[in-house]
Amino acid sequence: MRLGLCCIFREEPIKFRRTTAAYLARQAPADRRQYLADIAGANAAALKAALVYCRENGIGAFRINSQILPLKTHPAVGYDITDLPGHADIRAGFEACGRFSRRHDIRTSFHPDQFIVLSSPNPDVVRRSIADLAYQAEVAEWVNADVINIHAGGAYGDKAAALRRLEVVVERLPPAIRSRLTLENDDRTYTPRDLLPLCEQIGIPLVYDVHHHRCRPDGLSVADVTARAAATWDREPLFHLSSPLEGWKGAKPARHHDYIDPADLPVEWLNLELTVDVEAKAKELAVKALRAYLDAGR
DNA sequence: AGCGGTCAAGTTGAT
DNA sequence: ATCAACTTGACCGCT
Repeated sequence: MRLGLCCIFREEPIKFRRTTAAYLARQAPADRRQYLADIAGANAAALKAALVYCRENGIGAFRINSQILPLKTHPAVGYDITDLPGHADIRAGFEACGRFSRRHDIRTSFHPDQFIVLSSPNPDVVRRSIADLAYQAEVAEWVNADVINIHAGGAYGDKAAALRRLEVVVERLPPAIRSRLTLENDDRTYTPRDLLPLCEQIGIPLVYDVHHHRCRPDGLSVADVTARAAATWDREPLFHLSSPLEGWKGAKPARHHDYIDPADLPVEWLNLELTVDVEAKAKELAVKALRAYLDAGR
């Protein structure tokens, strides 16, 4: 089982830079481009450092923050990579990450945030979402990321209709997005039971988040969803795991704990060829702790 | 140098 | 009707 680290580090001094639209808007255009170029270059270097850390610590996957090129598609201060001074070097930095990822078999992925909604009845929301996915797909090409994982979005009072809209949009996506796109069950709206039929029908892999499934049960067992979700993948499946902050009987079980309680790791996942992204607030420490637990148990 | 308010976006559900 | 929760810090203006 390959364990994955999500986006950031708790103790290791590897940081990704960001900025704000308000700040950028105040800068003269040339200053703005240079500032963004500095951030992009720094983030390429940070990604390389993250991948090296993963390799040296037995971490087999890394999720890349969707702000790796901050505000890339912002309506007022968005930019093309070729607008940035030194853009060839910036791109080369990301491509070096891609070669490292291939050579050392560190799987990388993207998880666009909640604003990316392909099922929205608002065409402008969908259009802007696709623009953001296109940016992440471009970086994914550079860095050898095989997954861009999103949620199914809102229900708008009619889940079936929303999923039909989603299907239409997905089928029209450009190949760089479509070939990487995956769907994940969430903890309030779309369960595995809702998503599996669509995933099976049009060939979108399901990222099975067992914590969300436990927060929002749908009558399917962990064993059933594990098998059906794994079958939606034409490559190594990617699943998500976390533990509840205050236990399963706490007020808000959806909130994530610092670490993974090994009891939350489904026994059905053991001995599968699988990537498990560890969604735990102690980040690399939690991944290493779970790794140690698994290695000790063999 | 350190502190704290603020940060693009959508949707749901708790208050 | 409003607002926190999603991810969670990092940034930037101010002292």
